[in-house]
Amino acid sequence: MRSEIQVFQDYIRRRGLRRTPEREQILREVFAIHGHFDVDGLYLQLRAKGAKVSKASIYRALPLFIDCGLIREVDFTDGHWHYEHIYGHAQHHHLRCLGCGEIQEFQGPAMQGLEEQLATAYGYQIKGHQLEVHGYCTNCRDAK
Amino acid sequence: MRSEIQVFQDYIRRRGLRRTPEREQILREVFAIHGHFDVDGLYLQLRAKGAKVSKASIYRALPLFIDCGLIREVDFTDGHWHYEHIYGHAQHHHLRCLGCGEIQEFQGPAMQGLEEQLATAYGYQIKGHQLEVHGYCTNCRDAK
DNA sequence: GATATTATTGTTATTTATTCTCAATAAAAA
DNA sequence: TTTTTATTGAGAATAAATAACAATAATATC
Repeated sequence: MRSEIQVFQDYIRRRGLRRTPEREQILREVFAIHGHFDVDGLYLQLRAKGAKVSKASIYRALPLFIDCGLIREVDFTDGHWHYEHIYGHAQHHHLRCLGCGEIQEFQGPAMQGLEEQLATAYGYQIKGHQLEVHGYCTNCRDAK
Repeated sequence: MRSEIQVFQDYIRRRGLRRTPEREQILREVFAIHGHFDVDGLYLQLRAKGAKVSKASIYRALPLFIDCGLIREVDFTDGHWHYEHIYGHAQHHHLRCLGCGEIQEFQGPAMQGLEEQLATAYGYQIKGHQLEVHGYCTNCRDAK
């Protein structure tokens, strides 16, 4: 399987964009994190490692990673976006607690069939999907 | 079937909150709109009808409507939330174009079974779910 | 390899959705 | 009728994300 970097470089070349060390550092850091991340955390971690990338560059890089299928948006909670990498990961969905924000990942219904149906029915080129179930975890339910 | 207003008043009483004309006006307007809406549009429509409610009150009311199951968040695009009312509407999902933002509603896999499985497996009290498939519509695909 | 072109970067300013503050008001309880 | 306190509106504050712009550096061209 091709590495994230390779996938990204291919995408860069295909789109006529430029290969820069900043983008590569950001991408490496994204894949060094396991689990969900947000712009601020990513920025702090890069800084902690001595990387000199600005937040602006992160904001500019993430849409590219999304567009080439390396990461996806998970949810918009706490007033900002959270992301996860999906390249090389098994498909899964999220169960989110509305109280404490805890997220459980679960395997669930496969969506390939649905995506194909929608593609033909509506003439769409499908890029992905998002299934989130939400409610209150045991603790938060009791706390209410 | 109980009206939206009744559902809301029950909720208000149960939670020990107060019944106010502002909340009622906002709720009426929400259900007068068919289709998706956002805070700004809702505010303008209320104003256009001479209602004197502030945006702050809308921001305060929507979470209550969500909590009692009358509306739900649809997506966070264009930098703000979009909502829809769900009380009295058939369950459905969304197919969203990443280019122009068009949204197609589609009937799809029922989620009750899944919700129950998750409730028992993780000890959650499930409040709802969200399935969105996204990609590019015919027009936007060609435009690229 | 040197030069020209232009995408990308970092800094800073800007935008804008949402939340917060607080005094005034009014709904419900006593 | 009086008291209590949740709610409101206005405006200030917050913060995520975007835009502007000059400086830099990646790629193409010679």
